[in-house]
Amino acid sequence: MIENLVIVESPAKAKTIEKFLGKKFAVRSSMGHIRDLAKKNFGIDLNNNFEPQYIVPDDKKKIVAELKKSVKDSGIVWLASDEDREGEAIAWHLYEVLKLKPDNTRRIVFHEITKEAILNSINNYRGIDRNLVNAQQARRVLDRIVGFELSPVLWKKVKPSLSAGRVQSVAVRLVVEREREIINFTPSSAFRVTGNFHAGKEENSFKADASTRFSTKEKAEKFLDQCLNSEFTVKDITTKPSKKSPAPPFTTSTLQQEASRKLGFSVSQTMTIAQRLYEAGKITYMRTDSVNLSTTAMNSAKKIIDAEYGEKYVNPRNFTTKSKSAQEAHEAIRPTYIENKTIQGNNTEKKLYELIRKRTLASQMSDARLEKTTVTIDVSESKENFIATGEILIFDGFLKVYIESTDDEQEEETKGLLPPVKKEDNLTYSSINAVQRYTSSPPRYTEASLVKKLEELGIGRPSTYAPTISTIQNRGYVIKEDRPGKERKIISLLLENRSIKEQTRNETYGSEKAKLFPDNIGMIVNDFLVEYFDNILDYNFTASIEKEFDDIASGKLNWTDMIGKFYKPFHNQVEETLEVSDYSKGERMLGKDPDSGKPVIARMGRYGPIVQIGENDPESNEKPKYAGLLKGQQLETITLEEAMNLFRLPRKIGTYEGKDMVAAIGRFGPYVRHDSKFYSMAKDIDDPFTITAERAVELIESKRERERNRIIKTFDEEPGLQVLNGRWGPYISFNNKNYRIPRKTDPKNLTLEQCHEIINESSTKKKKKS
DNA sequence: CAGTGAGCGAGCTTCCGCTTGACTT
Repeated sequence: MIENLVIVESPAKAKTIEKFLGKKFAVRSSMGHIRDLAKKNFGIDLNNNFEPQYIVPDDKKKIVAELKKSVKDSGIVWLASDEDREGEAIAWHLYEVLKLKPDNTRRIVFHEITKEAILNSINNYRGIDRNLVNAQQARRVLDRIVGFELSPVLWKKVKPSLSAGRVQSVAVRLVVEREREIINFTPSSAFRVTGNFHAGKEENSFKADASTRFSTKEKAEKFLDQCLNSEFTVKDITTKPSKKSPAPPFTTSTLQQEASRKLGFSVSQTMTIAQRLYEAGKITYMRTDSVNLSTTAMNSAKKIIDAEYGEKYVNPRNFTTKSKSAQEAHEAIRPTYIENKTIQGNNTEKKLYELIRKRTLASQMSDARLEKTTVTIDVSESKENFIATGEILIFDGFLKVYIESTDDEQEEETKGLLPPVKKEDNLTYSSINAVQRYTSSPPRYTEASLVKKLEELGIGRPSTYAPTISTIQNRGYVIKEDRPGKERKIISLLLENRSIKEQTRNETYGSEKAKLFPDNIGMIVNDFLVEYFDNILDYNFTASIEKEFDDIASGKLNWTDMIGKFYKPFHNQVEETLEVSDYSKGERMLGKDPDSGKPVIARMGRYGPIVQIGENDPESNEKPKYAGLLKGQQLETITLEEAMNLFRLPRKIGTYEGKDMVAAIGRFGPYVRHDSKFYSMAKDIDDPFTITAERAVELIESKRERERNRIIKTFDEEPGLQVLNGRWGPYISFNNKNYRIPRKTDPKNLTLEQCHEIINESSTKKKKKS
């Protein structure tokens, strides 16, 4: 018999707390929610005022059984789940499932794991807040209604197994709309003029930009002509102090963003590594929306900064969250022991830990102080000025430890120190350069910048950012990939040695790395949902229902009333959509086939995106011609010309040994078919549209050659064992399993005995590993 | 492994938020 049983959500938390509480307390964890709506039959009784049908999922049965046992053996049960809507609901589900009694059950909360905070919570216990629980039930039920009514509409109207939901569908919408902005973006160009000036010695030259940009080459040229005959005088110098303040400590979302920008981690990678750090006791909880630090943490940060950098660098700060949706059940993400500069662990763990530590330290450090100098240069023959800006760091402050990155790809030119010049000084130029500059489209989202946007909209929670990003990719709505840039010509005019020279050079633009692109099905699903369910896809939908959840939490609104008001019109909308909407294939008319005059249509087919010539007319005997899109081609952007090109495959390219050779593209890329056998083309070398008969024969013969060389050795005694040549060198095939041959061994001279030795050795190795 | 797109019908898919392992390569 233990006097007190404390139940928290996470086992790592349980371990820490147990140390603070001493022998009279046992601490167990629930591993998050222990009950959820049944998946069968909708999980909500629509005829009985939305009564939720809760069940204990299979993977939670064991935990519940263990908790029941612990409850039996103890006196007072302390429900210590997180201090937010979900945490309150977990406490209530525990109360219900474990059949707890009011007189020996106590609800406690703390949002930092320190001894004081926990002891304090024990002295300030309360009961379960039923209003807060009801707000959670409303949230849960509404998400189930939206998800389980919308998804089946997609199964019927677009494709089976698709999904829609309050969070994921908006995430997809953001990506789709951004892509369309980019597709519709037309860059414009202007000439930016930069001069290299100096007052005395040429080594002391500095750069200054013309105060306006010139829309055409002619205008830029005219200005350079004026410069050619001008005198340059310093007209004005101003100096202004400025300061920079550190960013707050990490939340889940900002950690994901910085780990992405600075370390190149994907959102899920960051969370997996952070989870390991948390379980090892190196950092505080990693799923949080709070920027708050405990007083103890602030004090140790202060000590470290003082010791390592001096008192001048110390500036304790309390940050407040900007996010309206924040529930702040935890602290910000910080090292548990900030004095540890690094930790034991693998490389990625070390890097992420050090990032978290630097960010935490910097947040408690002084502002950086700068001085910004602006020099205005008069051009005697023109109304325009040149302007030079310089920035010097007077005091580095937090910058000594940590600089936050930005998403801006346009790297800001580093402004340095300007050489000493005075008002009225005459300046000479060594060169003045007018360079054509294009405007750039809005940037595509990265995983992390999409999380940032969702957080700004108050959509999703720290525990769901990473899973949401995975879901929209797993469903095929969005793909993360690299794209090569395109080339364009840039004109520049260089004024040097009293003459103006025109030059053109190439610039690549629009190359992308690990960016989110909508795929065909994502665009079709999004367009369908936006057309018929614009209210749910609205960026403010979550924010507006959150207000109602708040009213439920404060007791002003009854949760079933709120759901009732939502359900009826929404359900009608679903029924109506099923009736009036057409099957959505994302059809786009591309134009007319120049040969037959029939329409050319791009659309989604059973197995992927296709183009077709002619319409599907059940009354006509003439079937349309079909061709699949190539990888990288999108229904949204494919042109008539590109579509017509696809119909050139499959293409007969000649005959060999009396049989036809046909070039085409299959599921595994381009191939040549000959005598009903398939021969893959070489990646980046062969092109099915242009491949010659000679080259095709080469492919056929080289594969035959490989086939001939495949078998190195067989044994009559044991036909199931063969020594073969594979892609990665010789190997032994035995009972459909493959075994690597040690490098030093010559495969040709292997005996049957030696083969078995290799097989046995590798299987014992595998056992050891597992 | 390597096309295809007809038509029938049974049975399945799906949400968001809390949490960790259990899996394979």
